[in-house]
Amino acid sequence: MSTKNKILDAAESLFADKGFNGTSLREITSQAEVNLAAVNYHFGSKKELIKAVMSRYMNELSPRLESALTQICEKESPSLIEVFSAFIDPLLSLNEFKVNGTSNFLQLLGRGYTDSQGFLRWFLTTQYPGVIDNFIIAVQKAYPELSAEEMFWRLHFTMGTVVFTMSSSDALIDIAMSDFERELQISDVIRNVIPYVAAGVGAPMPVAPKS
Amino acid sequence: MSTKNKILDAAESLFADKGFNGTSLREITSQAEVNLAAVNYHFGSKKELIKAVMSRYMNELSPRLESALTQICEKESPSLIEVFSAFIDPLLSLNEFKVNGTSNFLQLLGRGYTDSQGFLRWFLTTQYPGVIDNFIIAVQKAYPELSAEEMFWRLHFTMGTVVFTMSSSDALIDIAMSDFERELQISDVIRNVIPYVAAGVGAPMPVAPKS
DNA sequence: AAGCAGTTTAAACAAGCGTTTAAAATAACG
DNA sequence: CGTTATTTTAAACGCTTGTTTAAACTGCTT
Repeated sequence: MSTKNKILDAAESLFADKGFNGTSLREITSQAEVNLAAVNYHFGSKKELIKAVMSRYMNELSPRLESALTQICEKESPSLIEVFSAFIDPLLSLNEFKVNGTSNFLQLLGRGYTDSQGFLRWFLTTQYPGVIDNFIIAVQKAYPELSAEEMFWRLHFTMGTVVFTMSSSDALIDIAMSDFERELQISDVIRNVIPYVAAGVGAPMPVAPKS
Repeated sequence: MSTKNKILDAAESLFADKGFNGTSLREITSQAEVNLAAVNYHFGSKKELIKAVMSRYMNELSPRLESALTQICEKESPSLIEVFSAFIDPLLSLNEFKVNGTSNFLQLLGRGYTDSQGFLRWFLTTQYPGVIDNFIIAVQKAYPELSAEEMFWRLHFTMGTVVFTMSSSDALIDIAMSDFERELQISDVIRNVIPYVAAGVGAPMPVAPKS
């Protein structure tokens, strides 16, 4: 395994656990068993390392996600459940690409939205605009009556639900397993969250109260 | 204004903006125009300062929230919309208690859940258990068919939606105002999120797929 | 074998962090 | 007024951070 990949792997799991700001380069290089200076040699800076960690996932995920959503759009009248279910297979495919792939990626996504004052949000929306565009088109096709403004808010709510849930999924799964005494995996959480967000996005348009 | 309160005010707005870990004591004392050592003199440590900032809000909010939820529970068959709407007045009352009260508090709540590895989650659930208990009872009364396990997940999804949305509410409001060319406030976001979470929690029980 | 590009290494750098100290300033009380 | 208490202050503490440096080492080509 190359030094570069050892760093990426260590950084990924530590970032997911403790956040970007909460993880030092010394922790990363120590867990990766490489020299401290290797990060700046191979990546230039910590910020570039963060981008590299995210890119490794996004380059794998983004084409699968785009094609799955495009496929949904070709249907006559897709349901919201179908739209959101389009995420399942691409996300779970990350588990084959890397151990703990789904979990780590979604945790990282959550970190990126709250750490570092939205620089990762900028990174994703500018580097991978196709995903969010396709997603909006699919939702529009499934629920054409939804106004642009309601759509805006509900998609952000959905993002919040998923990102927050997955960033603490390990803890939630532990609690749920001991409370309800049955085996649970990340895929069960995904299956649970889909009816929730689909119903949320599909909620009837409220009667506008003039502010 | 006392030194203690100057520190609390400065810490509050900086914590909301940049997170707990992302804000240094030097930034706080500089904005508060007090000496650096004043934090450790009046609060003992940075961790205690964080608790003090949160307590100032929770002591104001918690009794109002509990009584609003209790009131809902007394109804014959409350709707989920009613349950979630019970949060509006207590939350908006924070704006009279302090300028930007709602916004800052909900942002802080979001920070606390992602920063600092859940120490604030511990703080809230142990120090203010009445709020979450009353909330669960109200939801149970509004949707008795919901199984305990579904309830568990959907309440966490809801927590994620609200906390995540509010922690980035300023950025979202800015985007929405420029995109849709109209004035928006934090209260509009709250009014928007309620139909979403109510529909999410109220989603029909899925037909259990044996894992 | 010599030279060279690519990589790794230990050491140091300046800057920022939370916290502590002891002296100076202020307030409170007999 | 004089004497305690309380609060504020400047300075330093030890430690961690991301980054840089220059020397050592590696594997490959000529």
